[in-house]
Amino acid sequence: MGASSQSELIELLASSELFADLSDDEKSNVADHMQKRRYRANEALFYEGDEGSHLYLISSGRVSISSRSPEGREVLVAFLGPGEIIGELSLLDGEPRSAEARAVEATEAYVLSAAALNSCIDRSPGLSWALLKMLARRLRKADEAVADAAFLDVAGRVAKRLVDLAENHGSPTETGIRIGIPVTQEQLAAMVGATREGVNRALAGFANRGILERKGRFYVVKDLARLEARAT
Amino acid sequence: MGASSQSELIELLASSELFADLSDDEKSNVADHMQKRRYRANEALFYEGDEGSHLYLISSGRVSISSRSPEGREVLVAFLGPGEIIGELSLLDGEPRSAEARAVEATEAYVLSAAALNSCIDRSPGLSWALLKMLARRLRKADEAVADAAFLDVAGRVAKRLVDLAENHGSPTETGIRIGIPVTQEQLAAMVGATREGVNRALAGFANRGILERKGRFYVVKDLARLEARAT
DNA sequence: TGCTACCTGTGAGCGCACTCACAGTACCGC
DNA sequence: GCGGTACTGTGAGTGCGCTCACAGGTAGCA
Repeated sequence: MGASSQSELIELLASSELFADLSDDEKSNVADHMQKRRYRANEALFYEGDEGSHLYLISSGRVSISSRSPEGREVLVAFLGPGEIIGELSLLDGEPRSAEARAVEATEAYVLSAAALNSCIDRSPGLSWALLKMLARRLRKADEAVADAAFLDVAGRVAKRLVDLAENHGSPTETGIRIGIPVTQEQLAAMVGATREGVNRALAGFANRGILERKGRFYVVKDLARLEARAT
Repeated sequence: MGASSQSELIELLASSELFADLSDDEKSNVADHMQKRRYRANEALFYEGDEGSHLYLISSGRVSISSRSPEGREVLVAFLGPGEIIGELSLLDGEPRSAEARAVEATEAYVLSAAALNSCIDRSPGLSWALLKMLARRLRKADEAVADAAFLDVAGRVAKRLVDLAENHGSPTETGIRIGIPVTQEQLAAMVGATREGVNRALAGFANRGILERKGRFYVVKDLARLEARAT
């Protein structure tokens, strides 16, 4: 591994939620155990049921985490980008992959083996602390999603998801917050547990109340406050 | 704290998921930082929105974790008994309580402060490992629940919850697996995100297919395999 | 032994969101 | 530019699960 890609990786570690707070020594120790992999658009990183032996840190591109029903319907559990971590659960509890990870566009990721992660954890107490915080945050979100599924109607869940996307992948423009990743209504439907048609009608409702605007496959949130109000 | 209650606590730690694998020294170190508290039936341990400063280890009794919608409807996130842990999330990420904990019957619990937990984690690397495993397991379950809410109908979700209860709180009898905790249909409804009436109809369906039997407020699963099949 | 409170059981009606079907629109490759 | 493919938009019909309403049980207590 050349020096330039090494320093690129250190920078990536610094920008990630999980590794950001490690010392420089700890970071370069982690970096020494990582290997770069490339994935084409639509290529799978792993499948549901696989033995989970590695953790992935996305360097560039986007990855979707999804789980499939027996009839083939799909739930999009998450939508991840650069600096985010995939596949840590199986490393922690030894269970097989509970969902499938797939690159939605050309993607580069660094992988870390279970053994390497364990040795990094032993060596860097800060790492297990960061992992605990990350899991705690995600567990909260998951519990909230369960409650939302029970309490909110389709439009409410769509609104909530749009707020989430705007906060995590949005950039402000003069007309509103532009969500920086392309999303199809099919994908939105899989995220909120609804049908594509239902999502379409919810979006149409927001659009002609002036809350939202569609620009190709990108959406612009024009009134975040009203969108949030609809998601309560 | 007397020697007898101390050894009772050590035994409780040994039977808990989180502290079981600690060494004897580590266990007694943890035990030294815990205080016993008593709660009457229906008394709250904490409320949603509270500052979360303690972790609770249930010694006897039952505690429900629930979250409330703006309109007052309720989701039962979990139903916990002796040896189980409550309230660790707020200690890890510093956020306020995301749900309310309430004793459903007279309950005793040992509490551990955030500061004490942190010092225990620093002193016992095995503890942070156990925490990671526990959070990983719960995160999997939560993600699965999100998918279930999207894919399964009310009867399917009820079936799944009954299987869960049978596995975690059931004891085998000659007629089937008896669920050892009393549950009202209202509570079941809050667990699966449905109405009491809907749950009742699902249960009635199981009963007259011979899969389930009601004995007062206790249920007996007579055909676990068919119940599991209904929950797919 | 009844009174009371809470739980279970069930019918009727209604509405949200699903399915099905198809038209309109943007994007991509040749 | 033209054709194909994928995505968006929308109407009509249907059904699951909700609400409302009330009857029947059951357990605790005076």
